[in-house]
Amino acid sequence: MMNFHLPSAQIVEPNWLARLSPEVAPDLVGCILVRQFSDGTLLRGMIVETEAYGPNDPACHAYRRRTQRNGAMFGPAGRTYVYLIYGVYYCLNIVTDQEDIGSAVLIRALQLQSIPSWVEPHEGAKQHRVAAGPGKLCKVLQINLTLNDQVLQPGQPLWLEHRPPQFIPNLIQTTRIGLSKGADLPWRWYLKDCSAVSKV
DNA sequence: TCTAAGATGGCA
DNA sequence: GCCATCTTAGAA
Repeated sequence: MMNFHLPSAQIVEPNWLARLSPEVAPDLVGCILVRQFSDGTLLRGMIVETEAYGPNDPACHAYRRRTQRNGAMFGPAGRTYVYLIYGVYYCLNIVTDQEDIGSAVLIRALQLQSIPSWVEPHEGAKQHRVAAGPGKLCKVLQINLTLNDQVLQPGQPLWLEHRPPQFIPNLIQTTRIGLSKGADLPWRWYLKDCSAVSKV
């Protein structure tokens, strides 16, 4: 009733994410990832590239069994799964499907709504690519292990907003990047002709 | 306990 | 094309 006339973002709810990861991954392209820092500052970016990981998928961190690292993947949909890769970078996933099913969608690239002040000016013309890659986007959004297994909802450090219904993304579906196992599955999606994807 | 490999990214 | 860097998981 109240505020019905105001433009309000449609928040992505856990139920919407409680589907098979290869169904959720393309639907997340075009959605907005919102980062709220401890001082209240907001940073928004459109998801332009995703990958799905799920059961019976040898590339999935949860493929063999539940471990301390991958525990969040077995939790309910709508939470985060953050892990450290190569001892250097963090990667952000959105947990999908039912509880006890180890599955998630890796967020591989964002197109930022604005460039935060802490991005070095020398990035210059490449500023549109500061979140073009799973490690890069975690760096610019200041995502680390403290954001692992966190609920995605407004007021938390991270949440998701639906893409506008009139925006129909032009999606390319192809194989995932950087894998030695499960490399044949076409479970990567990205926005066609988008300069902010990790790799064309 | 030991070790190979990794859902990366930057630089030559 | 090469490699820094270090955690993790699986093997022994």
